[in-house]
Amino acid sequence: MARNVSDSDSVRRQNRGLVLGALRVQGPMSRTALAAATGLSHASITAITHDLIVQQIIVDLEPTERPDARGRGRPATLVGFNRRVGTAALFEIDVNRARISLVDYGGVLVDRIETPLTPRTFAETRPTQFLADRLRQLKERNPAEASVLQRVAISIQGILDRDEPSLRWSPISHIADTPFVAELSAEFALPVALYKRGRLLAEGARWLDPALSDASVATVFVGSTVAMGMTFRGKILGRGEEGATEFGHMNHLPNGALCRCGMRGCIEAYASDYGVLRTAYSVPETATPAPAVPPQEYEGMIARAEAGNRAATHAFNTAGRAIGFGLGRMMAVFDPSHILVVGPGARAFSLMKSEILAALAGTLICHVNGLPQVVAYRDEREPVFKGLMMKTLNDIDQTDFAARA
Amino acid sequence: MARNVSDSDSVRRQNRGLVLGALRVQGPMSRTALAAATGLSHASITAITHDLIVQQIIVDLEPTERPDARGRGRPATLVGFNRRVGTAALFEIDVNRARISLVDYGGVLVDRIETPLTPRTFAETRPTQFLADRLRQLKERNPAEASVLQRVAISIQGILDRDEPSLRWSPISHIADTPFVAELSAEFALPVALYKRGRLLAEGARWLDPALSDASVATVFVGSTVAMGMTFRGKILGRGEEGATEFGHMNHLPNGALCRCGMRGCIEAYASDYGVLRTAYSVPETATPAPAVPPQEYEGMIARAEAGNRAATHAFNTAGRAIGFGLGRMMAVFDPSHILVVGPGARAFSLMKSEILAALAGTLICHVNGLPQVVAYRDEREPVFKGLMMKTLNDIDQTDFAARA
DNA sequence: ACACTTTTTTTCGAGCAGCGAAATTAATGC
DNA sequence: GCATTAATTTCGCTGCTCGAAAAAAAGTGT
Repeated sequence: MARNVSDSDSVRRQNRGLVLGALRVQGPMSRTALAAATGLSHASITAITHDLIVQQIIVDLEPTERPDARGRGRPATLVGFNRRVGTAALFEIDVNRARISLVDYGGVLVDRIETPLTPRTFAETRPTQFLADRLRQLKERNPAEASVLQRVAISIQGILDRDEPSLRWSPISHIADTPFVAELSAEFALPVALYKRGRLLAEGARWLDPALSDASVATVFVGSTVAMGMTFRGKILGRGEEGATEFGHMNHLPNGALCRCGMRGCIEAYASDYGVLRTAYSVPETATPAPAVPPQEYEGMIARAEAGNRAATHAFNTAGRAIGFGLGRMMAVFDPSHILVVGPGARAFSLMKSEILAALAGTLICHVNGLPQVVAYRDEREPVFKGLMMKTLNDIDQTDFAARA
Repeated sequence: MARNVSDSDSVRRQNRGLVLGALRVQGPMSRTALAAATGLSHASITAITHDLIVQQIIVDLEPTERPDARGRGRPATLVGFNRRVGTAALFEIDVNRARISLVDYGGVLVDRIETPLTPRTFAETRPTQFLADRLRQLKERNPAEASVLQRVAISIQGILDRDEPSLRWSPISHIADTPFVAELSAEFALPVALYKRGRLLAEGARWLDPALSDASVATVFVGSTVAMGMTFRGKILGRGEEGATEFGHMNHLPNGALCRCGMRGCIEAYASDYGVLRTAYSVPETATPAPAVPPQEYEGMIARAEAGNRAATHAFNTAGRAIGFGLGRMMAVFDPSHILVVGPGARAFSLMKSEILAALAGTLICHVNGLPQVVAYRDEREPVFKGLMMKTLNDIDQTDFAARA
């Protein structure tokens, strides 16, 4: 049982990882800047960048003529990622849409395929085949990039297995418990990573706002589901490093409203789009939830609530209360300094905010430590995609490229 | 911004830490065994142990004549901690008792002072003075050990500040918001660590049962308070690495029973000793909680419930329900494979078990992943003390002694 | 033009890690 | 006494980082 022995090899890996990480976060920079960013000496930076350039992982960038920022002294030559050295295929599987994107090692989108989903899709086509078909198509359309494909990563909703990368349950019909990760990995002879969407939200929040990258943040997605990702002082947290919570299915009221998951009283059953509509239309709480809510119908309900419609206002208050109590209960275990609300529900944040804050105010932690900052991010600029891409590229950096050739 | 640079110094620190950690966990052993336990080569073990012996941190143990386990070949000389190289003072502050223990670097108890506490104690004596008096007394009684005192560590209940080691709130009267950590540290010129008791429970659980040291465990203390510590795959978790949860004050029922903390509906208000007695005696939920419950009264209630008394049974059912819903809600954020119940309430576990399991069964996570193992540890053999001591000694290992002289 | 200044980058030599292989040490067995 | 066995140390080697000095590549000034 040998673990964590440190030797000169692990030193190099660590420091190469530091260099790649700095480039990933801050973009191309000079060797001098790298020394400052990593804390390594100039001598070491020279050695490490030399190695990485020989291995074609990074390249010296051509000096772009920017006569404005020129001073005395030898001009810096920036180094940046060699975009051609690798690519990754990123699947985002949502309830009503699947999307696969091919990105290069520099984080530039190469190509993308989008497909609408229905609840029948994965009953009619095996998930493995559905995904493999699209991946094959993408590879055929981009042979150059496909030849250096390094990773497949998948974003999905649901509950992952504690130990292996497989899906135990999902709100997406007929996809859970099919071994698509293993099958894809075997078919394409590539590592396939599976991430819970909520976890990627947390990852994405870091890249959205640099101020949050060291903070403790809970990112709550409100829309057709309710999900959450957490970071503590910049590190992904929740159900372990694999980072996943089932916030949407935390119990709000025992024996309460029926949720899509089949349980009763989940937060999602009150706070998701279908929950809000059900409350607003006074549909019995035990009625089977609608399989999908058209975005415009949810938007319309927000508009009516903002116009003062009583039923609509009440529905959003109920939603806010569910979210607020959930957050308050979560805070007994983990108390973030910031809470972000993202997704379609962020548009309705002002309708839920007072209930959320009231529920938080009733918790001991908030009473003692004060309320966290609760803000909505409407313009989300695709935090899930960004999180999925950055996580995957960073993983290539640290796992594949930080190790010596 | 330079961080985490790896150089030969950090390599040595890491590997010295590995050696000390192996000795801490497995006790004295031969150099060959150390090589196997750490994964380092024999040559490195020789170098590292030589250094540590020169610095008097570890010593070659005299060969205890054990003719039974002798074989051929050169006999192994075991190395073990030099018990005289350092000592630590450990405070355990509970609602009705304070205890300070002096332990040596080998983990052997040297001396101990116990003092009963009342709700007035810290109103009459400043906390700093109370603690300093006892520490001074302990030092005077043990001058030899006191001369190598390295650390003071304190176990306490309540809510710690997010950033600095101070107490924001505590069920122990008149102790919160007094700067005793800083003052003690200044007066004795020593590092003073402050730990939440729940966190030490989690630490202690590791040392109680080696099988749990790599598992994901929630350790729930049930007694005059309700507290919880968590580990994920062997690592302490919850409100960050500082490891603390406020499980007892997670809301169970909005606007529910009055808790000692002043909030309403906390789990503690139903599941702690005073909560159980209040339910059993049909005292109104809004009545001010008793400041302290004599152990025998709680024991008596357990006996009555076990004898079939309806009111008593009902009270423990209510307590179990509160704990069960709380655990179920926690599992949306963090789902352990094992749940341990410790403390006086472990004696009543069988009275609460069915309600706990029923509540857990109603959660999506358990529905999908199965129920965690829920067991009670009656014979707790002082997990808090053990956790406090091991955490503190390990901290000395890694912080003070792993660094090169 | 040509020497000087400034800034970036590389080179060089020293110091310290850990490692594998070989040597040494200290017992037992015959 | 000598072979055997097992624990430990010694030796020679490689790899890493570092600080200091040198080299490179510009702009500046006369």
